[in-house]
Amino acid sequence: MVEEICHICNDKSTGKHYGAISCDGCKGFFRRSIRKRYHYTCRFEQNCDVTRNKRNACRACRLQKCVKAGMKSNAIQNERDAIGKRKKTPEEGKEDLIDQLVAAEQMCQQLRSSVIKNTSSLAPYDCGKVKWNYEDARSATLDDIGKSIHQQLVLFIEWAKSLPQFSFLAQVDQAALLKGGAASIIVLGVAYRSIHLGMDDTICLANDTLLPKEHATQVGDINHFSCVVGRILAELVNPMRRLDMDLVEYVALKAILFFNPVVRECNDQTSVENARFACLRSLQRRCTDKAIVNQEDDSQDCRSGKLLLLLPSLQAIAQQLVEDVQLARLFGLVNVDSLMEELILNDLKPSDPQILQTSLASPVNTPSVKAEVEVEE
Amino acid sequence: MVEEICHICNDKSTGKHYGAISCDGCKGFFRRSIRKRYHYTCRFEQNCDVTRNKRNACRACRLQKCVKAGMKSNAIQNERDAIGKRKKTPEEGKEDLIDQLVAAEQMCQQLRSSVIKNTSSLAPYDCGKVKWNYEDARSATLDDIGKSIHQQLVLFIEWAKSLPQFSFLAQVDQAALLKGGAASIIVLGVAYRSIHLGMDDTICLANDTLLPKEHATQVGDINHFSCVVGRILAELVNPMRRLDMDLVEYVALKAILFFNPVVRECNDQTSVENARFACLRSLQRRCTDKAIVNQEDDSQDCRSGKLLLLLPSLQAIAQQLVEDVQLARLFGLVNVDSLMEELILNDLKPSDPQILQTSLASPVNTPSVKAEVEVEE
DNA sequence: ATCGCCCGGTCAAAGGTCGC
DNA sequence: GGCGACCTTTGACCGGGCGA
Repeated sequence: MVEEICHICNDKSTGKHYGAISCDGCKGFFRRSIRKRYHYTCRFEQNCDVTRNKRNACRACRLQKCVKAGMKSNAIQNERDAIGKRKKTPEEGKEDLIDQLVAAEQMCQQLRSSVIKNTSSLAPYDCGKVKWNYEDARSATLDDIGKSIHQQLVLFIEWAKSLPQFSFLAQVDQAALLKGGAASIIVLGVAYRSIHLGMDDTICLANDTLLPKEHATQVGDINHFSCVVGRILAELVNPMRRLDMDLVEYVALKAILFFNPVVRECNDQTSVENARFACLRSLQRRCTDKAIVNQEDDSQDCRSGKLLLLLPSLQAIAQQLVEDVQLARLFGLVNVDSLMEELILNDLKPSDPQILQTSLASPVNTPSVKAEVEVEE
Repeated sequence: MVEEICHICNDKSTGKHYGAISCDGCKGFFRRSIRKRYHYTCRFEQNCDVTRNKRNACRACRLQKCVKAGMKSNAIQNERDAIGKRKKTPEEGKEDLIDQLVAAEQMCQQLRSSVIKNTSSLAPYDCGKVKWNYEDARSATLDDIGKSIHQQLVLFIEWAKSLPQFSFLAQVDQAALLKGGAASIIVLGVAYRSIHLGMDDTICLANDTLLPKEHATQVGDINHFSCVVGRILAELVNPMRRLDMDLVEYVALKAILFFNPVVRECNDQTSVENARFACLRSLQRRCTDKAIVNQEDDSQDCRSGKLLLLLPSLQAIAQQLVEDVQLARLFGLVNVDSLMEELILNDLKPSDPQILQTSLASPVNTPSVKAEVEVEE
């Protein structure tokens, strides 16, 4: 058994250090002294007391007593590599990114409330010829679908503008990202919102109206929509629920999706890629941390991978949605405003970039109501 | 006789450890590093001295030198019980999984060679009315495109059948996975094969014919194909090259893609999901190991995430390819055989499951030549 | 059987961290 | 800027399984 008393200062010892039974204080003192080649001089008689309370009074005598107690300077090793931090503080830059994304999301949530109020008080937005027959007052009409898509587009642009990584890009690249990501990000938003509904067969649109799967089936001509709703539920909402996806993961996934470096017409791929990977790193970090907190939970394993694997389905569903809208427009079932045309149905024709430019130019948090409700013809 | 000197730090060695003559220190260091998935960063120039006295100064360089000296991370065994008994570990299964996937891939590669020989010696496979005008003898004709898709489908089924996780499924689920994954997996294969071409604007089809991007543009009527080729290059081949994706990562990604639990008509989602997550775990494991071995390479960071982020693009391209083929068939530009119709153009009509069932029933490694070259009408 | 060899694990004593 | 309570990493030293 190791002795309990430090042979240098009589403090409680923590074992043998450098050849002498000693406390952590004397251990550290000896190491620092040897490492830095300190030369101490006693201002008294070289016989100062070195005890727990007085040991810091005379360094010369303390060091001398260390040697007398048996400490060997050759037991001091060379400096080693830096070790893991004790307190979790080095991730400030990365935490900032997550915080920033969460803030952007909350800003948009607030804006959404006001937009819903605004647009519903304005003249009705004519979205097409076919009307849903609905029983429940909260159920979505075809009109609601068009409205909610439009609103989501406006909010999507505001969201993007609030991200520094986005606003540093050239305007052509900004437009490219917006066009490339609009459909997917709207679908992602609908799916995430629908998680909290608790209904297995209903999605929740951006203006808080509900769209049940069977409901969508009833309209024969555009039963494709039903298919999209069903896929959103089966391929996104359900897996998200099972993963118990949280807000942080949602915003990270959204940003990763948005900063797509291989989107068409993107010039500065490097910047976009860097933004994407920064988000990816944050997401992975966050998932690892979560896994450490609740160990026994099996769903935490490979969590970031599972989240990323939602994206292929999302991509496919968004693409199908775009086609359905195109088809619906072809048959005259829906009217399509300029914003929708520009962002969702990215036709190959050199579209008039006016709408987008106006939206991009206006300051954050204040989307022009004009653009917001503007309708073609 | 064993050498006396540690090949990493020149200390006295205690024998061979993990593949390299080394001391106990380097042995322990390597084991701890691999086990705990540590990721070190050199604070200097990646060329620190690793000698007896300085070996603890830079863990990044020490680990790198361990690898250079021949230490293999797969020599690190599984954790044992404190008692010292070797316990049956789930880890073994994981390594097996990767090996199994690689084996399945190699089996298909061999099969491909024989299939190419077989089909080219058979009567020409009429693929449509329009012929490519090509200068280079090795360039692909439209005929080649049809042929290669067909071949890939045959191999795809054989590949799937060779996977135990697949063969344990009910036949309806097997059919669902095959239908849901065919297009994506063919595109993934084309992209991966094209990495090694070294040409920036050309993809390599399954029968080893080449298809340059501009080449595809020349045919006006189906210039959509050119678009698909361009997207494969920009969104898949190029990123894959930059990541320096290897075979193991390719097969893991392919299996993850294939075991899609949210594919249509899939009943036993749980089994499919388990298979997917097993592959995902293996991929992540493998990426972490790779990151440990080459530290200085920045591309290793978040590697599994970067690989998974190829999948949304892949999904979109595959979907576009399907639409192009549908369109081309509509205009009578290509003939579509039963297999292609069933797997690629998954029409909603209850298709005759004969072809698929025949293929699924025949033993592995011996696809019936009949099915292989069968053409409609 | 018994002897190296090379896996595994352990823990005293090195190291480093960071609020005070 | 040193001190020292508190934490991490190191590596010498074991035990065990396996092939010769």
